[in-house]
Amino acid sequence: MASSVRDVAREAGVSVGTVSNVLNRPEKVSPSTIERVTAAIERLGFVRNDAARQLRAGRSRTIGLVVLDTRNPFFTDLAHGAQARTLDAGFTVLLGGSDESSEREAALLDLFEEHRVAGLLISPVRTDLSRLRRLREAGTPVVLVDRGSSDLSFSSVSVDDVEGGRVAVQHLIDIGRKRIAFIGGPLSIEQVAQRFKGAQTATAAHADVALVAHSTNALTVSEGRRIGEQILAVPAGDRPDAIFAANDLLALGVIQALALNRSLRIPDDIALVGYDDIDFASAAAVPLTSVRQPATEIGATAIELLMREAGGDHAPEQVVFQPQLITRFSTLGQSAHEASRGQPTEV
Amino acid sequence: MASSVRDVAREAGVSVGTVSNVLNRPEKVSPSTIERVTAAIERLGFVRNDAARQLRAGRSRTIGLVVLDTRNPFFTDLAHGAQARTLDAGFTVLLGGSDESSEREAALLDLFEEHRVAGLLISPVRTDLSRLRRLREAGTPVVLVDRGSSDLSFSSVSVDDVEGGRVAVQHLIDIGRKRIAFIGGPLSIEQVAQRFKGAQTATAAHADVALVAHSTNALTVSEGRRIGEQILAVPAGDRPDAIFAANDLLALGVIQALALNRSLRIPDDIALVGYDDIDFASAAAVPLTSVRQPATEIGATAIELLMREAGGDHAPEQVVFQPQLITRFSTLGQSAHEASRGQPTEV
DNA sequence: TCGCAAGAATGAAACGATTCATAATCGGAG
DNA sequence: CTCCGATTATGAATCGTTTCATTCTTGCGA
Repeated sequence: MASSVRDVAREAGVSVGTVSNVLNRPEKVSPSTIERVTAAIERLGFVRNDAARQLRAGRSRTIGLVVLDTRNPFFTDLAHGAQARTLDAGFTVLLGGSDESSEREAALLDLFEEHRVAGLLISPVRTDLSRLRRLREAGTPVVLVDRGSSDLSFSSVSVDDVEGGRVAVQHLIDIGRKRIAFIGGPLSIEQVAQRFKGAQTATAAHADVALVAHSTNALTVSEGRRIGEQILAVPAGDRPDAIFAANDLLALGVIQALALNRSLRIPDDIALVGYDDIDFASAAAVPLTSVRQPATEIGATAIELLMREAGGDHAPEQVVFQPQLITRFSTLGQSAHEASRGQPTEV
Repeated sequence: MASSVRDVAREAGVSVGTVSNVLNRPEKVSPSTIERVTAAIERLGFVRNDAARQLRAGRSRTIGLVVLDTRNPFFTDLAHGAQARTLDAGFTVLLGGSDESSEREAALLDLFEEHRVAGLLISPVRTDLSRLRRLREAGTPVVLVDRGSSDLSFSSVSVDDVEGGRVAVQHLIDIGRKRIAFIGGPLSIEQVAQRFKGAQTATAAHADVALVAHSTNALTVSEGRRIGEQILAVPAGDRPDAIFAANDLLALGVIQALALNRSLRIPDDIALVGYDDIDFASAAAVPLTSVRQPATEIGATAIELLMREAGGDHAPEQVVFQPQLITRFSTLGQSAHEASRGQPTEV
């Protein structure tokens, strides 16, 4: 049923080489021949077989992207940015979610490796990068996304998560909170660890401020809800007066849980800061103060670094964006609607 | 750098055929040979070349999924369902977003066709299905998702959108609204047209209820915001007293826009119903009444139909799920927190 | 008319895994 | 000790595209 260049060649009365040239270097072929071949292609409904093409080329025209969670709008936006930046170059982005599981991540890498992807963008689950190192040595350019490369051995596009954690918690301290809960996990995820470290940095300078970590199994709405319920179960006097969630999904889950107790108010009783500033944060039941990361730009930049890496044997390059605290009702309450004080405020 | 079966064969002192057998039918190979080959593979870091494998096989082990918007959580969930259902079968889902553009959709189909995908799941932009028909005739099973096949010529998994539109608007009528605005578009998208049709059905029986359609260019938050602002600009007396948005993203945009006018209240002045019941609907600034579709299940079922279609030459099969109205604050106001009246209510 | 350079077209070889008809090997029955 | 069937292993052929060293055409100047 499916026709090949050979069929097209026969139909057009030319050689297979010529058909290939029409497809790939039309400037090498005379106009009349091009037309004849094009007509034959049309008539036969010929469609290039990508597998054969790749086999010959040795590499695919696909770039693998492994993220922690394909349902998290932050990563969706990141993927969108990568995709867009990739279109013109004629590449395709193959997206996979590791669901924060090392096994799933390994399976995706297997898949991408068998696919001979032209490059790999990854937000790794574990800190161990040996497999990525091997991959790169085998000739596949690798760029870490949303995550720095501590030893600078990889190119990476990230946001300063320590700083992000710091400004989030500093903000909570600024509005007078003393008993701060950090929720997020597992800590094996670099981003989570860094944000927590930033939180510690901020509290370190204040002897009267306590920071307690609640570990989650994943960065999802339902985990947020779970921890939220746990916090609700604590006697009112012992509850934290502020929560810093490692991402917005967790924070939204917390909002949902806290809404169950109608006498508890955000931010009066508990202030809340999220992370990522996904689109839904500003439209949340309680508009969420959050640390914004430029998701789309991260994706686009990662592709750029990848291309550069694929070009020559560049030294790895680190791009670090600065996070930006967006304050809203969940920490400022009514005053969120008033003029901002140097910090960006959005309603 | 990359090694082939030939290298492995040499290293293990066997023939290429045997290596292939170890990989694909180990039961045909003696244990000792398996071990020798496995060791060689390990030593060489051999990774199967998928392109070569596919070339020989004629088809890839990939299933293409084309959705309208990769950033819409509804489709993300749908993709997740498909992915999950596909894993065991050893297939991969390749996800692409058409962004509601026919050109982009065509480009994705080109890509998938060159890839010789094993099957195609698609939520088409246009009503014209001729290309899909051709694709199927060429041997690629096709299943429509989130969209019925009016002439029953394709297998499809959908939700009864007419009914969904009807219950949404009936609910608005039940709570006493008379001037209802439908927002959504373009109408060339089947789902949107169906939901509107359902809305008309509901209003038809009530002479005193008016239905006005506001056409959007896309089903996104920003388009929702735009229409919301338009509605705000209308003199208070002429404004609709209810809005039915064709999806939740639009509805969230409307909420954001209406929030600009602090004297206008949801649902008192304008009630609002969305569609899809994405996770964020319940956590929205105004918890959103919405028509729920079982996104994950749709994806999973679509894969099942696809497999069946790929098996024998089945007659096309239509699976239609029933939508479910979830009522929340955006239509019921305070009473949303009270006991439900037969209709599912969630807070 | 001949020779020649530039332009166009050719087709065999190569990419790497899989298949399958054929060959080798082995163990046990007679 | 042979022979036979069953179990394993072999390797050439194949999938479809691209590449590239060759060959074939042209048109034109000498």
